[in-house]
Parts: sequence; C-alpha cells; structure tokens
Amino acid sequence: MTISERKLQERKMRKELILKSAINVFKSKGLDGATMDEIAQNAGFGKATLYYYFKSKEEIFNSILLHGWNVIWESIEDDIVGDESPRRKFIKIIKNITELVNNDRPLYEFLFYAPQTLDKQTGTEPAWKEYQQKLYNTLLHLIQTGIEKKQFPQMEPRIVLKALGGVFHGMVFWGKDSGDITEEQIEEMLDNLLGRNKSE
Amino acid sequence: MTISERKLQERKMRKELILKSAINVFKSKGLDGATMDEIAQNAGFGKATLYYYFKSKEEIFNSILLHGWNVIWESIEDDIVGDESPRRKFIKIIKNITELVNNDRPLYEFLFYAPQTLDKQTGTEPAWKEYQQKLYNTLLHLIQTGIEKKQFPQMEPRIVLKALGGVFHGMVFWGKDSGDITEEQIEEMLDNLLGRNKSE
DNA sequence: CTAACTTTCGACCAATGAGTCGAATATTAA
DNA sequence: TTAATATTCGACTCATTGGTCGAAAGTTAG
Repeated sequence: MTISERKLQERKMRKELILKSAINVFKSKGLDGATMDEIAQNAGFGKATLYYYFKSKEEIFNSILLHGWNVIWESIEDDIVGDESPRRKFIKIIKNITELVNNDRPLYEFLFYAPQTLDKQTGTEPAWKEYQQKLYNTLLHLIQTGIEKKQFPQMEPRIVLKALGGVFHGMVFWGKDSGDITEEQIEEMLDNLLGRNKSE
Repeated sequence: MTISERKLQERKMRKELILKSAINVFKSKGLDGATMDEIAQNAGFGKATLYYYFKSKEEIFNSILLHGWNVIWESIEDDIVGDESPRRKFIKIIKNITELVNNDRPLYEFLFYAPQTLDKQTGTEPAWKEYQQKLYNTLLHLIQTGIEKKQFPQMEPRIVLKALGGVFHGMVFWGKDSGDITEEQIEEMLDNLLGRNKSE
C-alpha cells in the first residue's frame, strides 16, 4: 500500500516536472513555437514519454493554465465575501495574488501573458477560461460597486480594471523582487493612483 | 510613362491588398498560425503569387508592423517638440493616435496586440521594433518629466505608462466607435484618473 | 502581329513536428 | 526467480506548410 502510494507520488512529481519544463518552453516560444521534443528534452525525457503522461500538447498547455487560474481563484474566493468596502476587498485580492506570484513566478508570468497569445478556436472552450472569466467578472463587479461608492475613479469599470491591471502587473513583475508586497504598499499605490478617497 | 506609372500604382495596390488580408489572418491566427495559403486565398490570389510580391511570410509580417509603427511615430513627432506641459503633450499624442486608429482599426488592433505575441529571436531585430521602442521611450520620458512637475501620479513612470496604456486601449477599442475622441474627452479622462492637477 | 515583359498559379519539394508503436528496461509482488 | 506491471524511448508515420519552379496567360510597345 505504502509502495503504491509512493509510486503515485513519484508519478505526480514527474508530471509536475514536465509541466514545469513546459512552462519554460511555452514562455519563450509560445504554444505553437514550443515543440514536444524541446519540452521533453527540457524535462530530461524522450518525447514519447510525454505521451505516457499527457494526451497531447494541448492537454499540457491546458493543465498549466487550469491549475494556475484555479489556484488564484481559490485564494481569492474568501476575499469576496464579507462586508468590507470594495476598495479594501480589492486590496486584499491584490495582496493575495501577489503572494501567489512571488511563490511561482514562472507560472504566473506565463499565466498573465498567455491569454493574449491564444485565439485558435478549438471548438470547446478550454476549462481554464472559466476560472479566468470568473476572476475577471469578480474584479469587475468589485470595481463597479466601488465606483458607485466613489472609491474608484468615475470611469467605465472595464477601463479602470484594465488600468489597475497594468499597475498590478508592473508592480509585481518589475518590483525589486524584494519579496512580497505589503498591504500598505498596495494601499499607497492605490491612493497614489486613485486619489486619497480611501475605503469608507 | 503614364502607363508605367499606373502599373506601379496597381502593383502597389495589390501589395496593399495582400497586406490587408494578412492583417486579418494574423489577427485571428497569430504569426505562426497564419498560413500563406490562407492569406493568399483571403486576398484572392494563389499562394505562389504572394511570393511574387513578398519574399517571405516574415517580410509580410514585418511590413505591416513597420508601416504601422512608422505612421504612428511620424504623427507623433511634431507633438513632442515645443514647450507645452508634459500633460498637454501627452494629451495631444493620445489624440493623434486615436485618430489614426479610427482610420484603420484592423491595423492598429493588430499593432497594439501583436508585440506580446512575438518572441522568436530571429537574430536580427525587426526594423519596426525601433519605432515601437522610440515611441515607448518618448512617452516614458514625457511621463517622467510630467511626474516631476506633479502632473502625473507619483509612481514609477513605467507603471504609470502601463496604466495609461490600458486606459487608452480601453477607450479607443471599447469606445462606442462613435468616431474620434475629442481632446476634451481625453482631458476629462486623465482628470478623472489622475486627479485634477491639470497642466501647469 | 510579335517580341518582351509582367503577373499568376498548379504542382512540386523538403522540413518540421505532432502523435504512434512496439520493443526494451525497470520495478514490484508473490 | 518469475510473472505482471509500469516506464521509457528509438524509430516510424503522416499531415501540414513555407517556399520554389516552370509553364501559361495577360499586357504593352512598336
């Protein structure tokens, strides 16, 4: 029993190794540009072995994104309930995501960068889009109510989100990788950008 | 003489037709995903004919980007001299670009979207990057001095630019395509987002 | 009308790369 | 030790696609 458990564990680790290698290759070459051979080599396997663990290149790709967005979503979920002000909730969410990102940069750099890269319609929408969309809608809604309460600039919510997205991206990925960003820093950043009409 | 001139004109038009078709295909499929056959078909030619007008797929791609960024750069150049305030200059630039975009949406949607899509290192940097970079640096510098004069939020210039880029993108491409945006609207938008510390 | 030139494209070539297969090699259980 | 099971991969197939070629069709000038 213990044996088969270790086996499972090892198998899982090998899958993760492949995924990790794939992220690197995808990041520099894109979905199309990446070759299974390269991913395999990167992971120290032969190409055929990848197909022992994954059904296709697309499955690898989708696994990565699904996992990433899913983790984010779950770390967020708790923040959106409760009766704090939208602005405060927003800050908590940013904080959470920042922590995640600092925990696995390659993954999230890829994650926040990849969506734009994609367009091929594979008929069925990949599962990860659902999470991505949920996150987007949540943030949008938060900002919307935040705007009503004058806690965000009086503009189209989508535009505010886009702007804040840009700020977030810059902060996290250009930050002096000195580790996590504190809530205070995020608060300060928002104050700077949005004016000092803090949480009510 | 007049004849050969018309010939030239026609040839030019055919090239532009191909370019236009290519934009559409590239936009939905990306550089890798797009096939020469599809571009050709889209333009009403056979694939081989494309090679009569262009040396390679990459040349088509680069032609598009070079032209786009170049046009933007030239429309901008005049705005950056003079002694107006950075904020005012910035507004004029945005205004100019907005007009261009409304004149040829497919091109600029592609243009503002494509850079992220690319990473293959083809050894030599494509010529269009120079213009893109020049534009970026110009805006960055503008914002930098604007920040010093307290006309922009007191943050990392790159981050401010990124945020404003997001706003711009949203405004232009989500705008109720009711045509051009006025300088007043841009001014108002900036006021909203940046606070009412207008041009000095 | 004809010779020169321009434009177009069907058919082809060669490279690439996703995905398969079966045989080999480990590993485990008994 | 051995039979079953899990893992790995070399060698292959096969479809796609960038790019080429040469022949045909269209144009133009004289």
